Amino acid sequence: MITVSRAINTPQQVSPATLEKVNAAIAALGYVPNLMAGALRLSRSHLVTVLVPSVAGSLFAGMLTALTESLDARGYQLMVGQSGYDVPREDALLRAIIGRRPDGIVLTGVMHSPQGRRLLQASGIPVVETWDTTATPIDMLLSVSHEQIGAAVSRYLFEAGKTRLAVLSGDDERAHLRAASYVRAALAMGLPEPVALYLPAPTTHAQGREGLRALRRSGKDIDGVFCTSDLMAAGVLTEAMVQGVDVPGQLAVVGFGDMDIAASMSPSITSVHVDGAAIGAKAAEMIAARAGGQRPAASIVEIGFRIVARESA
Amino acid sequence: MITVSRAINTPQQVSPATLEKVNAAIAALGYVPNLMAGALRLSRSHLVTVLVPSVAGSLFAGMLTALTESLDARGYQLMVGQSGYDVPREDALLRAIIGRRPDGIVLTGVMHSPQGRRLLQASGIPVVETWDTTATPIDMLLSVSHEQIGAAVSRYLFEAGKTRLAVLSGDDERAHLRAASYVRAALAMGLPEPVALYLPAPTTHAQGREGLRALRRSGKDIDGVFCTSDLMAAGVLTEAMVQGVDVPGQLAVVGFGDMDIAASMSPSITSVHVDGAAIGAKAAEMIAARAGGQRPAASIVEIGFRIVARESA
DNA sequence: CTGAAAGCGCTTACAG
DNA sequence: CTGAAAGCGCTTACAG
Repeated sequence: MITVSRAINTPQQVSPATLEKVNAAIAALGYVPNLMAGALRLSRSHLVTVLVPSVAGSLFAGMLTALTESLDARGYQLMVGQSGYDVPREDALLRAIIGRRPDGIVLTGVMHSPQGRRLLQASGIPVVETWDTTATPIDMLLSVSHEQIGAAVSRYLFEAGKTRLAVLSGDDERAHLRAASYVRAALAMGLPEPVALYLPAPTTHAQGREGLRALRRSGKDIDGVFCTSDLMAAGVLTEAMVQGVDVPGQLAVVGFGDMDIAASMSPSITSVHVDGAAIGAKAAEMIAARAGGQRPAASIVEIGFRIVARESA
Repeated sequence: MITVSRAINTPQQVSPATLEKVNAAIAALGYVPNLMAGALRLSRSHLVTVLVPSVAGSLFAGMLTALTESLDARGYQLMVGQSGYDVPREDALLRAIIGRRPDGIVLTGVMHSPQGRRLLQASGIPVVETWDTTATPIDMLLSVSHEQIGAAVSRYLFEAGKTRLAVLSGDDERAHLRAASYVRAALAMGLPEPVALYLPAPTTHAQGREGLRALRRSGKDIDGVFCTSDLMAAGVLTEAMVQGVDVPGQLAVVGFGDMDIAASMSPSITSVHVDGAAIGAKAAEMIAARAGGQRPAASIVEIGFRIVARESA
């Protein structure tokens, strides 16, 4: 066992003859060392956990892919947890995660529950909060300002000559931040108060269609709408086409996420781009640096966003 | 430590007074037991690994969600690996997975590489192959027949009066099976040989648009097309709209996956439904049964499919 | 270059 | 009801 361990980890410390015998035996038996035992011994699990609201959501797909690949390249594996749960459930999930002693934890959004913050802090595991912003991160932060995004979209539509705004928003926390800030910015520019509709996340194409119908039923004469996801924006386009509403002439539409479909629709969809792949890659890098004993260059990194102007607005 | 372990796992074996003291200390310290150590001792990791071609793909989203939730309900956690790799890479990935000693491994597709099969078999870990079919599963199988699907879609289009068929397919293995069988079935019904276009997976809306343009450039007068994903089918609809092609009159379109967007597009998309959620839930159930020492009722389960008829075909 | 020994943090059968 | 001891499968400093 000792020699086997050395043959695998430090083959130069083993004589060629022995090495050959050991390798033959390994191949014959299909032996794969137990990484958990090694992890226990070295207290390095080479495991990283990410918590997403839902694995099915396409918004975080870019981040997940980049995270998986960046970690993989560094010899880490990714565990995925779904955090779209009530608070007591989240506590249990957090305990299950910390119990595995991952070398890092990536959170989608910031952790607000004091109980959760305490658990994470006490664990001593490197934590990266992402996709949101806060003055008091638990540890590291890849910051995205949904308030800035909401305000920027409001301004964008205003500058495109639209004045009667609406927002179709998911009912998750970050979508709420965007929507609220969008409404505030519109009011600050002297526009009438935008109509805000909140729909259960993750938002869908069908909700986009239903959302536009609801807006038109409301009787308000809307000329610009911000959707919480590109799928939803595509749904709005479909409904607009069916109802004979001209986009962007009568109605400008802005999406969020800059998915493939946004560029490829007709009309193509103006959308807010947030670099999810950069978030994933950066998070992997920060955690690997920590595990290697270094302080990362900066523990708070601003991710930023841009509005990709296309035909729909 | 002994008493702490008992306080957590078998509190009825500890006096109320001691229990209270221990719990107070646990809360004060934020102590979370090391599950890896427990796993090593009990050789039950309560970890399940799933290998998907890509985390970003929406086709397996339903399976992943169901798998996460079903496992969670049984006290298991899910690890996710991306298998969209070359063969030597897959070998390394498999070793990294087996090294963690998960209580089960869920594979998307069947494992063909003899090397991979050997490793998995030697590991003794319960394996569930899914989303494909084979006469020689490694262990358990949740079988989906892509050959039957391809033939059924061919027949469906024929019965709808379409005779000049095409297929826009991803270049992954299972999509190839569907496309090849679709072509064979068309020939068997006496139709001219369908045009098959293969595009890099995961397929996108943009590829659907480009695919239809390519089909039209080819000069063949196509009246029915089977797309490897609903997103691609939506892209075909967009391109058809732009080019003024009537769907389904001039061109019938069938998708695959029965995503939300299929029902919600206009025209709505006829699509092949495979119950991914059932695959996820069933896989979790089979693995949990094995870990509990039982043989599962059946180690090969046919999942089946149905064509959901909508406006596009 | 190779082996015996200790220890990572748990759990559990065994005494007390 | 509570504690001392062994052992899960590794890795590594220490002898030989």
